[in-house]
Amino acid sequence: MRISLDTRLWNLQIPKASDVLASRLRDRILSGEFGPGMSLPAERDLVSQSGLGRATVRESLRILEIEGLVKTRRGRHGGTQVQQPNSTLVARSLEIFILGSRLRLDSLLEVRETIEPASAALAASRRTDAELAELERLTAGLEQAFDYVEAFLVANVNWHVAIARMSHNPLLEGFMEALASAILAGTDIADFNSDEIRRDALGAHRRIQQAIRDQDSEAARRRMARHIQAYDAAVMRRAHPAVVEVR
Amino acid sequence: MRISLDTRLWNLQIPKASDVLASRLRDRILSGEFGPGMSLPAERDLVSQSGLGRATVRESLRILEIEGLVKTRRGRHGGTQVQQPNSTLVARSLEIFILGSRLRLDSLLEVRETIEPASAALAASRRTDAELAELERLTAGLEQAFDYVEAFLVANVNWHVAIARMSHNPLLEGFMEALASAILAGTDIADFNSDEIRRDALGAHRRIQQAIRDQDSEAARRRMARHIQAYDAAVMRRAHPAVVEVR
DNA sequence: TCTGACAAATCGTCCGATAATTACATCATT
DNA sequence: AATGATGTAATTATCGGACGATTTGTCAGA
Repeated sequence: MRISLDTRLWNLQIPKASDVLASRLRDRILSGEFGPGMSLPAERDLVSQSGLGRATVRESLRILEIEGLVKTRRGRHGGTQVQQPNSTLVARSLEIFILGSRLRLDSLLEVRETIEPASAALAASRRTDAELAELERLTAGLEQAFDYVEAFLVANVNWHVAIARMSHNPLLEGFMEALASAILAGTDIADFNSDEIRRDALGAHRRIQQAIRDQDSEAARRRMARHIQAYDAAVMRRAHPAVVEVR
Repeated sequence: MRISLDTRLWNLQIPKASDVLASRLRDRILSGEFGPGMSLPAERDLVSQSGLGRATVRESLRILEIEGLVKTRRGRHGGTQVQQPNSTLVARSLEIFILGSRLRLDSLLEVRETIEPASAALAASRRTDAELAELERLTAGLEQAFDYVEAFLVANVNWHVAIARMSHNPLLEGFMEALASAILAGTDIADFNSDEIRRDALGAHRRIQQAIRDQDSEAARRRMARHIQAYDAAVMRRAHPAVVEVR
Protein backbone atom coordinates (compact mmCIF):
# COMPACT_ATOMS: atom_id res chain seq x y z
CA MET A 1 0.00 0.00 0.00
CA ARG A 2 1.46 3.32 -1.02
CA ILE A 3 1.11 6.37 1.09
CA SER A 4 -1.10 8.98 -0.44
CA LEU A 5 0.56 12.36 -0.62
CA ASP A 6 -2.55 14.13 -1.70
CA THR A 7 -2.72 16.13 1.49
CA ARG A 8 -0.91 19.16 0.12
CA LEU A 9 -2.42 22.47 1.00
CA TRP A 10 -0.61 25.09 -1.04
CA ASN A 11 1.82 24.91 -3.86
CA LEU A 12 3.79 22.21 -2.18
CA GLN A 13 6.83 20.78 -3.88
CA ILE A 14 6.53 17.04 -4.23
CA PRO A 15 9.94 15.70 -4.96
CA LYS A 16 10.32 12.46 -6.83
CA ALA A 17 11.45 9.48 -4.82
CA SER A 18 14.43 8.96 -7.07
CA ASP A 19 15.56 12.53 -6.51
CA VAL A 20 15.25 12.17 -2.78
CA LEU A 21 17.29 9.00 -2.72
CA ALA A 22 19.88 10.54 -5.02
CA SER A 23 20.19 13.54 -2.72
CA ARG A 24 20.66 11.38 0.32
CA LEU A 25 23.30 9.29 -1.35
CA ARG A 26 25.02 12.38 -2.71
CA ASP A 27 25.17 13.92 0.72
CA ARG A 28 26.68 10.78 2.14
CA ILE A 29 29.27 10.73 -0.61
CA LEU A 30 30.19 14.38 -0.33
CA SER A 31 30.37 14.16 3.44
CA GLY A 32 33.07 11.58 3.00
CA GLU A 33 31.13 8.62 4.35
CA PHE A 34 31.80 6.96 1.02
CA GLY A 35 35.27 7.88 -0.13
CA PRO A 36 36.54 7.59 -3.70
CA GLY A 37 37.06 3.98 -4.64
CA MET A 38 34.58 2.61 -2.16
CA SER A 39 31.58 0.70 -3.40
CA LEU A 40 28.00 1.60 -2.71
CA PRO A 41 25.63 -1.22 -1.83
CA ALA A 42 24.43 -3.22 -4.80
CA GLU A 43 21.24 -2.16 -6.46
CA ARG A 44 19.16 -4.87 -4.89
CA ASP A 45 20.56 -4.09 -1.47
CA LEU A 46 19.61 -0.47 -1.89
CA VAL A 47 16.17 -1.64 -2.94
CA SER A 48 15.67 -3.59 0.25
CA GLN A 49 17.27 -0.88 2.38
CA SER A 50 15.25 1.96 0.94
CA GLY A 51 11.98 0.19 0.41
CA LEU A 52 11.77 1.63 -3.09
CA GLY A 53 11.48 -0.20 -6.37
CA ARG A 54 14.44 -1.18 -8.41
CA ALA A 55 13.66 1.22 -11.24
CA THR A 56 13.63 4.08 -8.78
CA VAL A 57 16.89 3.08 -7.22
CA ARG A 58 18.43 2.73 -10.63
CA GLU A 59 17.33 6.22 -11.57
CA SER A 60 18.95 7.57 -8.45
CA LEU A 61 22.20 5.84 -9.24
CA ARG A 62 22.02 7.11 -12.76
CA ILE A 63 21.66 10.64 -11.48
CA LEU A 64 24.80 10.29 -9.44
CA GLU A 65 26.57 8.72 -12.37
CA ILE A 66 25.77 11.64 -14.63
CA GLU A 67 26.87 14.03 -11.95
CA GLY A 68 30.17 12.21 -12.04
CA LEU A 69 30.08 11.07 -8.45
CA VAL A 70 29.91 7.35 -9.13
CA LYS A 71 30.67 4.90 -11.89
CA THR A 72 28.89 1.58 -12.33
CA ARG A 73 30.37 -1.59 -13.72
CA ARG A 74 28.54 -4.70 -14.69
CA GLY A 75 29.38 -8.28 -14.02
CA ARG A 76 30.46 -10.14 -10.95
CA HIS A 77 31.90 -7.86 -8.33
CA GLY A 78 30.58 -4.98 -10.37
CA GLY A 79 28.43 -2.37 -8.76
CA THR A 80 28.64 1.34 -8.28
CA GLN A 81 31.94 2.80 -7.15
CA VAL A 82 32.42 6.28 -5.82
CA GLN A 83 34.52 8.39 -8.13
CA GLN A 84 36.51 11.54 -7.66
CA PRO A 85 34.77 14.20 -9.75
CA ASN A 86 37.19 15.60 -12.28
CA SER A 87 37.33 18.75 -14.28
CA THR A 88 36.06 17.20 -17.50
CA LEU A 89 32.63 17.14 -15.91
CA VAL A 90 32.62 20.88 -15.53
CA ALA A 91 33.84 21.11 -19.07
CA ARG A 92 31.04 18.87 -20.25
CA SER A 93 28.24 20.79 -18.59
CA LEU A 94 29.74 24.03 -19.73
CA GLU A 95 29.81 22.74 -23.25
CA ILE A 96 26.13 21.90 -23.11
CA PHE A 97 25.46 25.34 -21.73
CA ILE A 98 27.43 27.01 -24.48
CA LEU A 99 25.91 25.03 -27.29
CA GLY A 100 22.41 25.00 -25.85
CA SER A 101 22.09 28.68 -25.16
CA ARG A 102 23.47 29.68 -28.53
CA LEU A 103 26.15 31.71 -26.90
CA ARG A 104 27.84 34.14 -29.18
CA LEU A 105 31.43 33.51 -30.00
CA ASP A 106 32.58 36.83 -28.67
CA SER A 107 31.28 35.95 -25.23
CA LEU A 108 33.58 32.98 -25.23
CA LEU A 109 36.50 34.94 -26.49
CA GLU A 110 35.99 37.59 -23.86
CA VAL A 111 36.16 35.05 -21.09
CA ARG A 112 39.17 33.51 -22.69
CA GLU A 113 40.95 36.82 -22.79
CA THR A 114 40.31 37.03 -19.08
CA ILE A 115 41.36 33.58 -18.07
CA GLU A 116 44.32 32.67 -20.20
CA PRO A 117 46.72 35.43 -19.19
CA ALA A 118 46.13 34.64 -15.54
CA SER A 119 46.60 31.01 -16.34
CA ALA A 120 49.91 31.67 -18.02
CA ALA A 121 51.14 33.77 -15.14
CA LEU A 122 50.37 31.05 -12.63
CA ALA A 123 51.89 28.45 -14.89
CA ALA A 124 55.12 30.40 -15.05
CA SER A 125 55.44 30.62 -11.32
CA ARG A 126 54.36 27.08 -10.51
CA ARG A 127 55.56 24.88 -13.33
CA THR A 128 57.62 21.83 -12.62
CA ASP A 129 60.49 20.79 -14.84
CA ALA A 130 58.53 17.80 -16.04
CA GLU A 131 55.65 20.02 -17.06
CA LEU A 132 58.00 22.34 -18.90
CA ALA A 133 59.40 19.39 -20.82
CA GLU A 134 55.88 18.29 -21.67
CA LEU A 135 55.05 21.78 -22.89
CA GLU A 136 58.11 21.79 -25.08
CA ARG A 137 57.04 18.49 -26.58
CA LEU A 138 53.64 19.98 -27.34
CA THR A 139 55.16 23.03 -28.94
CA ALA A 140 57.36 20.86 -31.10
CA GLY A 141 54.34 18.83 -32.13
CA LEU A 142 52.58 22.03 -33.06
CA GLU A 143 55.45 23.00 -35.32
CA GLN A 144 55.39 19.65 -37.03
CA ALA A 145 51.66 19.86 -37.59
CA PHE A 146 52.00 23.25 -39.18
CA ASP A 147 50.93 22.11 -42.63
CA TYR A 148 47.95 20.07 -41.48
CA VAL A 149 45.34 22.58 -40.41
CA GLU A 150 43.08 20.09 -38.66
CA ALA A 151 45.88 18.57 -36.64
CA PHE A 152 47.27 22.02 -35.93
CA LEU A 153 44.01 23.21 -34.43
CA VAL A 154 43.72 20.20 -32.15
CA ALA A 155 47.34 20.48 -31.08
CA ASN A 156 46.76 24.14 -30.45
CA VAL A 157 43.89 23.42 -28.10
CA ASN A 158 45.97 20.86 -26.27
CA TRP A 159 48.76 23.36 -25.87
CA HIS A 160 46.45 25.91 -24.27
CA VAL A 161 44.89 23.35 -21.97
CA ALA A 162 48.35 22.25 -20.94
CA ILE A 163 49.13 25.80 -19.87
CA ALA A 164 46.01 25.80 -17.74
CA ARG A 165 47.03 22.49 -16.20
CA MET A 166 50.41 23.93 -15.32
CA SER A 167 48.67 26.61 -13.30
CA HIS A 168 48.00 23.87 -10.75
CA ASN A 169 44.52 25.24 -10.33
CA PRO A 170 41.97 22.53 -11.14
CA LEU A 171 39.22 25.07 -11.56
CA LEU A 172 41.10 27.07 -14.14
CA GLU A 173 41.92 23.85 -15.89
CA GLY A 174 38.28 22.85 -16.02
CA PHE A 175 37.24 26.24 -17.37
CA MET A 176 39.89 26.15 -20.04
CA GLU A 177 38.99 22.64 -21.07
CA ALA A 178 35.43 23.71 -21.62
CA LEU A 179 36.30 26.93 -23.36
CA ALA A 180 38.87 25.35 -25.58
CA SER A 181 36.64 22.72 -27.08
CA ALA A 182 33.85 25.21 -27.63
CA ILE A 183 36.18 27.73 -29.21
CA LEU A 184 37.66 25.04 -31.39
CA ALA A 185 34.19 24.23 -32.66
CA GLY A 186 33.48 27.91 -33.19
CA THR A 187 36.66 28.83 -35.02
CA ASP A 188 36.87 25.83 -37.25
CA ILE A 189 36.10 28.03 -40.17
CA ALA A 190 37.33 27.01 -43.56
CA ASP A 191 39.81 29.44 -45.12
CA PHE A 192 40.29 31.18 -41.80
CA ASN A 193 43.37 29.58 -40.36
CA SER A 194 45.73 31.04 -42.86
CA ASP A 195 49.45 30.40 -42.91
CA GLU A 196 50.03 33.84 -41.50
CA ILE A 197 47.76 33.36 -38.52
CA ARG A 198 49.26 30.02 -37.69
CA ARG A 199 52.78 31.39 -38.05
CA ASP A 200 52.00 34.24 -35.67
CA ALA A 201 50.46 31.83 -33.18
CA LEU A 202 53.50 29.62 -33.30
CA GLY A 203 55.80 32.53 -32.63
CA ALA A 204 53.68 33.69 -29.73
CA HIS A 205 53.68 30.21 -28.30
CA ARG A 206 57.45 30.10 -28.42
CA ARG A 207 57.74 33.42 -26.61
CA ILE A 208 55.24 32.38 -23.96
CA GLN A 209 57.04 29.14 -23.46
CA GLN A 210 60.25 31.03 -22.95
CA ALA A 211 58.66 33.16 -20.26
CA ILE A 212 57.36 30.06 -18.54
CA ARG A 213 60.77 28.48 -18.75
CA ASP A 214 62.23 31.58 -17.12
CA GLN A 215 59.45 31.51 -14.54
CA ASP A 216 58.70 35.10 -15.44
CA SER A 217 55.04 35.45 -14.52
CA GLU A 218 54.50 38.94 -15.76
CA ALA A 219 56.09 38.31 -19.13
CA ALA A 220 54.01 35.18 -19.51
CA ARG A 221 50.85 37.10 -18.67
CA ARG A 222 51.68 39.93 -21.03
CA ARG A 223 52.63 37.73 -23.94
CA MET A 224 49.64 35.48 -23.51
CA ALA A 225 47.32 38.48 -23.38
CA ARG A 226 48.81 39.85 -26.56
CA HIS A 227 48.63 36.49 -28.28
CA ILE A 228 45.02 35.88 -27.37
CA GLN A 229 43.92 39.37 -28.27
CA ALA A 230 45.57 39.19 -31.64
CA TYR A 231 44.08 35.82 -32.38
CA ASP A 232 40.63 36.77 -31.20
CA ALA A 233 40.72 39.98 -33.16
CA ALA A 234 41.56 37.98 -36.25
CA VAL A 235 38.69 35.63 -35.54
CA MET A 236 36.21 38.41 -35.05
CA ARG A 237 37.45 40.28 -38.10
CA ARG A 238 36.87 37.19 -40.15
CA ALA A 239 33.59 36.42 -38.48
CA HIS A 240 32.26 39.91 -38.96
CA PRO A 241 29.45 41.05 -38.73
CA ALA A 242 29.60 39.98 -35.12
CA VAL A 243 26.55 37.80 -34.96
CA VAL A 244 28.53 34.64 -34.79
CA GLU A 245 27.02 31.85 -32.84
CA VAL A 246 28.98 28.89 -31.75
CA ARG A 247 28.17 26.24 -34.29
CA MET B 1 13.98 -12.11 -29.39
CA ARG B 2 16.92 -9.85 -28.59
CA ILE B 3 19.84 -9.50 -30.90
CA SER B 4 22.99 -10.96 -29.48
CA LEU B 5 25.84 -8.47 -29.40
CA ASP B 6 28.42 -11.02 -28.44
CA THR B 7 30.13 -10.84 -31.78
CA ARG B 8 32.75 -8.32 -30.74
CA LEU B 9 36.21 -9.11 -31.95
CA TRP B 10 38.55 -6.65 -30.25
CA ASN B 11 38.19 -4.34 -27.36
CA LEU B 12 35.04 -2.92 -28.79
CA GLN B 13 33.19 -0.25 -26.86
CA ILE B 14 29.67 -1.36 -26.18
CA PRO B 15 27.74 1.70 -25.14
CA LYS B 16 24.56 1.34 -23.19
CA ALA B 17 21.39 1.66 -25.16
CA SER B 18 20.16 4.46 -22.92
CA ASP B 19 23.32 6.44 -23.53
CA VAL B 20 23.00 6.01 -27.25
CA LEU B 21 19.42 7.18 -27.27
CA ALA B 22 20.28 10.08 -25.02
CA SER B 23 23.07 11.14 -27.34
CA ARG B 24 20.85 11.01 -30.37
CA LEU B 25 18.16 13.04 -28.68
CA ARG B 26 20.72 15.50 -27.37
CA ASP B 27 22.16 16.00 -30.82
CA ARG B 28 18.73 16.64 -32.22
CA ILE B 29 18.02 19.16 -29.49
CA LEU B 30 21.31 20.99 -29.81
CA SER B 31 21.03 21.06 -33.57
CA GLY B 32 17.84 23.01 -33.15
CA GLU B 33 15.48 20.36 -34.46
CA PHE B 34 13.73 20.61 -31.10
CA GLY B 35 13.76 24.22 -30.00
CA PRO B 36 13.17 25.41 -26.46
CA GLY B 37 9.55 25.00 -25.49
CA MET B 38 8.86 22.22 -27.92
CA SER B 39 7.81 18.85 -26.63
CA LEU B 40 9.60 15.63 -27.30
CA PRO B 41 7.48 12.60 -28.14
CA ALA B 42 5.84 10.98 -25.12
CA GLU B 43 7.72 8.19 -23.42
CA ARG B 44 5.61 5.48 -24.90
CA ASP B 45 5.93 6.94 -28.35
CA LEU B 46 9.67 6.96 -27.98
CA VAL B 47 9.42 3.36 -26.87
CA SER B 48 7.63 2.33 -30.02
CA GLN B 49 9.81 4.52 -32.22
CA SER B 50 13.08 3.31 -30.82
CA GLY B 51 12.21 -0.30 -30.21
CA LEU B 52 13.68 -0.07 -26.73
CA GLY B 53 12.02 -0.76 -23.42
CA ARG B 54 10.39 1.93 -21.39
CA ALA B 55 12.96 1.76 -18.61
CA THR B 56 15.68 2.43 -21.14
CA VAL B 57 13.85 5.32 -22.69
CA ARG B 58 13.18 6.77 -19.29
CA GLU B 59 16.85 6.59 -18.39
CA SER B 60 17.69 8.47 -21.54
CA LEU B 61 15.20 11.18 -20.75
CA ARG B 62 16.52 11.36 -17.24
CA ILE B 63 20.01 11.91 -18.55
CA LEU B 64 18.83 14.84 -20.62
CA GLU B 65 16.89 16.19 -17.68
CA ILE B 66 19.93 16.18 -15.44
CA GLU B 67 21.93 17.84 -18.17
CA GLY B 68 19.32 20.55 -18.09
CA LEU B 69 18.20 20.13 -21.66
CA VAL B 70 14.65 19.02 -20.94
CA LYS B 71 12.11 19.16 -18.17
CA THR B 72 9.35 16.62 -17.68
CA ARG B 73 5.91 17.27 -16.32
CA ARG B 74 3.27 14.81 -15.33
CA GLY B 75 -0.40 14.76 -16.05
CA ARG B 76 -2.40 15.22 -19.16
CA HIS B 77 -0.51 17.18 -21.78
CA GLY B 78 2.55 16.61 -19.68
CA GLY B 79 5.63 15.15 -21.22
CA THR B 80 9.18 16.24 -21.73
CA GLN B 81 9.74 19.77 -22.91
CA VAL B 82 12.97 21.12 -24.28
CA GLN B 83 14.47 23.74 -22.01
CA GLN B 84 16.97 26.48 -22.56
CA PRO B 85 20.00 25.47 -20.50
CA ASN B 86 20.75 28.19 -18.01
CA SER B 87 23.76 29.11 -16.03
CA THR B 88 22.57 27.64 -12.75
CA LEU B 89 23.30 24.25 -14.21
CA VAL B 90 26.91 25.14 -14.68
CA ALA B 91 26.90 26.47 -11.16
CA ARG B 92 25.47 23.22 -9.91
CA SER B 93 28.00 20.98 -11.56
CA LEU B 94 30.75 23.28 -10.48
CA GLU B 95 29.53 23.04 -6.93
CA ILE B 96 29.68 19.26 -7.06
CA PHE B 97 33.13 19.46 -8.54
CA ILE B 98 34.30 21.83 -5.85
CA LEU B 99 32.86 19.87 -2.98
CA GLY B 100 33.72 16.48 -4.40
CA SER B 101 37.31 17.13 -5.25
CA ARG B 102 38.02 18.88 -1.99
CA LEU B 103 39.19 21.93 -3.83
CA ARG B 104 41.19 24.30 -1.75
CA LEU B 105 39.72 27.67 -1.08
CA ASP B 106 42.65 29.52 -2.57
CA SER B 107 41.98 27.91 -5.94
CA LEU B 108 38.56 29.48 -5.90
CA LEU B 109 39.83 32.82 -4.81
CA GLU B 110 42.46 32.82 -7.51
CA VAL B 111 39.87 32.32 -10.18
CA ARG B 112 37.74 34.97 -8.63
CA GLU B 113 40.57 37.46 -8.68
CA THR B 114 40.83 36.75 -12.36
CA ILE B 115 37.22 36.97 -13.31
CA GLU B 116 35.73 39.74 -11.24
CA PRO B 117 37.84 42.68 -12.39
CA ALA B 118 37.12 41.80 -16.00
CA SER B 119 33.50 41.46 -15.09
CA ALA B 120 33.43 44.91 -13.53
CA ALA B 121 35.13 46.48 -16.52
CA LEU B 122 32.59 45.04 -18.90
CA ALA B 123 29.76 46.02 -16.60
CA ALA B 124 30.94 49.60 -16.61
CA SER B 125 30.99 49.83 -20.36
CA ARG B 126 27.78 47.95 -21.03
CA ARG B 127 25.44 48.73 -18.17
CA THR B 128 21.98 50.02 -18.85
CA ASP B 129 20.38 52.67 -16.67
CA ALA B 130 17.94 50.14 -15.31
CA GLU B 131 20.77 47.87 -14.29
CA LEU B 132 22.54 50.74 -12.60
CA ALA B 133 19.42 51.50 -10.61
CA GLU B 134 19.16 47.87 -9.62
CA LEU B 135 22.76 47.88 -8.50
CA GLU B 136 22.14 50.95 -6.38
CA ARG B 137 19.23 49.20 -4.77
CA LEU B 138 21.44 46.24 -3.96
CA THR B 139 24.11 48.48 -2.51
CA ALA B 140 21.56 50.22 -0.34
CA GLY B 141 20.29 46.86 0.85
CA LEU B 142 23.82 45.89 1.71
CA GLU B 143 24.18 48.98 3.87
CA GLN B 144 20.97 48.23 5.67
CA ALA B 145 22.02 44.66 6.34
CA PHE B 146 25.31 45.82 7.80
CA ASP B 147 24.53 44.66 11.31
CA TYR B 148 23.17 41.26 10.34
CA VAL B 149 26.15 39.22 9.28
CA GLU B 150 24.21 36.39 7.67
CA ALA B 151 22.07 38.70 5.61
CA PHE B 152 25.08 40.80 4.76
CA LEU B 153 26.93 37.84 3.32
CA VAL B 154 24.01 36.79 1.15
CA ALA B 155 23.44 40.33 -0.06
CA ASN B 156 27.13 40.58 -0.78
CA VAL B 157 27.02 37.53 -3.01
CA ASN B 158 24.02 38.93 -4.83
CA TRP B 159 25.81 42.19 -5.37
CA HIS B 160 28.76 40.46 -6.99
CA VAL B 161 26.57 38.29 -9.16
CA ALA B 162 24.70 41.38 -10.26
CA ILE B 163 27.94 42.90 -11.47
CA ALA B 164 28.59 39.80 -13.50
CA ARG B 165 25.11 39.98 -14.96
CA MET B 166 25.74 43.57 -15.97
CA SER B 167 28.68 42.41 -18.04
CA HIS B 168 26.11 41.07 -20.47
CA ASN B 169 28.21 37.98 -20.84
CA PRO B 170 26.20 34.89 -19.86
CA LEU B 171 29.30 32.81 -19.45
CA LEU B 172 30.87 35.21 -17.01
CA GLU B 173 27.60 35.33 -15.18
CA GLY B 174 27.48 31.55 -14.94
CA PHE B 175 31.01 31.37 -13.65
CA MET B 176 30.36 33.98 -11.02
CA GLU B 177 27.17 32.33 -9.92
CA ALA B 178 29.03 29.10 -9.40
CA LEU B 179 31.98 30.70 -7.70
CA ALA B 180 29.90 32.92 -5.48
CA SER B 181 27.91 30.19 -3.82
CA ALA B 182 31.00 28.09 -3.26
CA ILE B 183 32.94 30.99 -1.86
CA LEU B 184 30.06 31.90 0.38
CA ALA B 185 30.10 28.40 1.79
CA GLY B 186 33.86 28.55 2.20
CA THR B 187 34.08 31.93 3.89
CA ASP B 188 31.18 31.57 6.23
CA ILE B 189 33.59 31.41 9.09
CA ALA B 190 32.41 32.47 12.46
CA ASP B 191 34.25 35.49 13.89
CA PHE B 192 35.74 36.24 10.48
CA ASN B 193 33.44 38.85 9.03
CA SER B 194 34.39 41.55 11.41
CA ASP B 195 32.94 45.05 11.37
CA GLU B 196 36.11 46.32 9.83
CA ILE B 197 36.08 43.89 6.95
CA ARG B 198 32.45 44.59 6.21
CA ARG B 199 33.02 48.34 6.38
CA ASP B 200 35.91 48.12 3.94
CA ALA B 201 33.85 45.99 1.59
CA LEU B 202 31.02 48.47 1.68
CA GLY B 203 33.32 51.35 0.85
CA ALA B 204 34.85 49.44 -2.02
CA HIS B 205 31.41 48.61 -3.34
CA ARG B 206 30.48 52.26 -3.35
CA ARG B 207 33.59 53.21 -5.25
CA ILE B 208 33.09 50.46 -7.78
CA GLN B 209 29.49 51.48 -8.21
CA GLN B 210 30.61 55.01 -8.88
CA ALA B 211 32.98 53.84 -11.60
CA ILE B 212 30.21 51.81 -13.18
CA ARG B 213 27.92 54.81 -13.03
CA ASP B 214 30.57 56.86 -14.80
CA GLN B 215 31.06 54.04 -17.29
CA ASP B 216 34.75 54.14 -16.49
CA SER B 217 35.87 50.61 -17.30
CA GLU B 218 39.43 50.91 -16.16
CA ALA B 219 38.54 52.43 -12.82
CA ALA B 220 35.98 49.73 -12.28
CA ARG B 221 38.51 47.05 -13.09
CA ARG B 222 41.15 48.57 -10.85
CA ARG B 223 38.87 49.11 -7.89
CA MET B 224 37.34 45.69 -8.16
CA ALA B 225 40.77 44.09 -8.34
CA ARG B 226 41.87 45.95 -5.25
CA HIS B 227 38.67 45.09 -3.42
CA ILE B 228 38.86 41.39 -4.20
CA GLN B 229 42.53 41.15 -3.39
CA ALA B 230 42.07 42.83 -0.06
CA TYR B 231 39.13 40.66 0.83
CA ASP B 232 40.80 37.45 -0.27
CA ALA B 233 43.96 38.34 1.57
CA ALA B 234 41.90 38.81 4.70
CA VAL B 235 40.25 35.46 4.15
CA MET B 236 43.50 33.65 3.65
CA ARG B 237 45.14 35.40 6.58
CA ARG B 238 42.30 34.24 8.76
CA ALA B 239 42.30 30.80 7.21
CA HIS B 240 46.01 30.31 7.59
CA PRO B 241 47.80 27.86 7.43
CA ALA B 242 46.63 27.64 3.86
CA VAL B 243 45.26 24.13 3.89
CA VAL B 244 41.73 25.30 3.77
CA GLU B 245 39.31 23.05 2.05
CA VAL B 246 35.89 24.19 1.08
CA ARG B 247 33.62 22.77 3.72
C1' DT C 1 -22.57 30.69 -15.46
C1' DC C 2 -20.41 28.20 -12.05
C1' DT C 3 -19.28 23.76 -9.82
C1' DG C 4 -18.17 19.33 -9.13
C1' DA C 5 -17.62 14.74 -10.83
C1' DC C 6 -15.59 12.12 -14.20
C1' DA C 7 -12.54 10.76 -18.09
C1' DA C 8 -8.25 10.94 -20.52
C1' DA C 9 -3.42 11.46 -21.05
C1' DT C 10 0.87 11.18 -19.14
C1' DC C 11 4.58 10.46 -16.07
C1' DG C 12 6.14 7.85 -11.61
C1' DT C 13 6.76 3.60 -9.48
C1' DC C 14 6.62 -1.27 -8.70
C1' DC C 15 7.29 -6.17 -9.88
C1' DG C 16 9.18 -10.15 -12.00
C1' DA C 17 11.77 -12.15 -15.61
C1' DT C 18 15.51 -12.57 -19.00
C1' DA C 19 19.92 -11.13 -21.29
C1' DA C 20 24.65 -9.57 -21.09
C1' DT C 21 28.79 -9.01 -18.76
C1' DT C 22 32.40 -9.91 -15.73
C1' DA C 23 35.22 -12.28 -12.28
C1' DC C 24 36.25 -16.33 -10.37
C1' DA C 25 36.62 -21.39 -9.84
C1' DT C 26 37.29 -25.80 -11.64
C1' DC C 27 39.03 -29.11 -14.43
C1' DA C 28 41.28 -31.36 -18.26
C1' DT C 29 45.39 -31.35 -21.08
C1' DT C 30 49.94 -31.01 -21.92
C1' DA D 1 52.92 -27.24 -12.70
C1' DA D 2 51.41 -24.19 -16.14
C1' DT D 3 47.80 -23.31 -19.27
C1' DG D 4 43.75 -23.11 -21.59
C1' DA D 5 38.85 -24.17 -21.84
C1' DT D 6 34.61 -24.35 -19.57
C1' DG D 7 31.28 -23.70 -16.30
C1' DT D 8 29.25 -20.84 -12.48
C1' DA D 9 27.98 -17.05 -9.64
C1' DA D 10 27.16 -12.18 -9.05
C1' DT D 11 25.73 -8.06 -10.86
C1' DT D 12 23.99 -4.67 -13.89
C1' DA D 13 21.01 -3.80 -18.32
C1' DT D 14 16.88 -4.28 -20.41
C1' DC D 15 12.26 -5.77 -21.15
C1' DG D 16 7.16 -5.99 -20.52
C1' DG D 17 3.24 -5.24 -18.03
C1' DA D 18 0.67 -3.33 -14.35
C1' DC D 19 -1.02 0.18 -11.29
C1' DG D 20 -0.75 4.76 -8.80
C1' DA D 21 -0.54 9.88 -9.05
C1' DT D 22 -1.14 14.11 -11.30
C1' DT D 23 -2.75 17.28 -14.43
C1' DT D 24 -6.08 18.92 -17.63
C1' DG D 25 -10.16 18.91 -20.31
C1' DT D 26 -15.18 17.90 -20.59
C1' DC D 27 -19.70 17.75 -19.45
C1' DA D 28 -23.89 17.28 -16.73
C1' DG D 29 -26.42 19.52 -13.31
C1' DA D 30 -27.57 23.20 -10.09
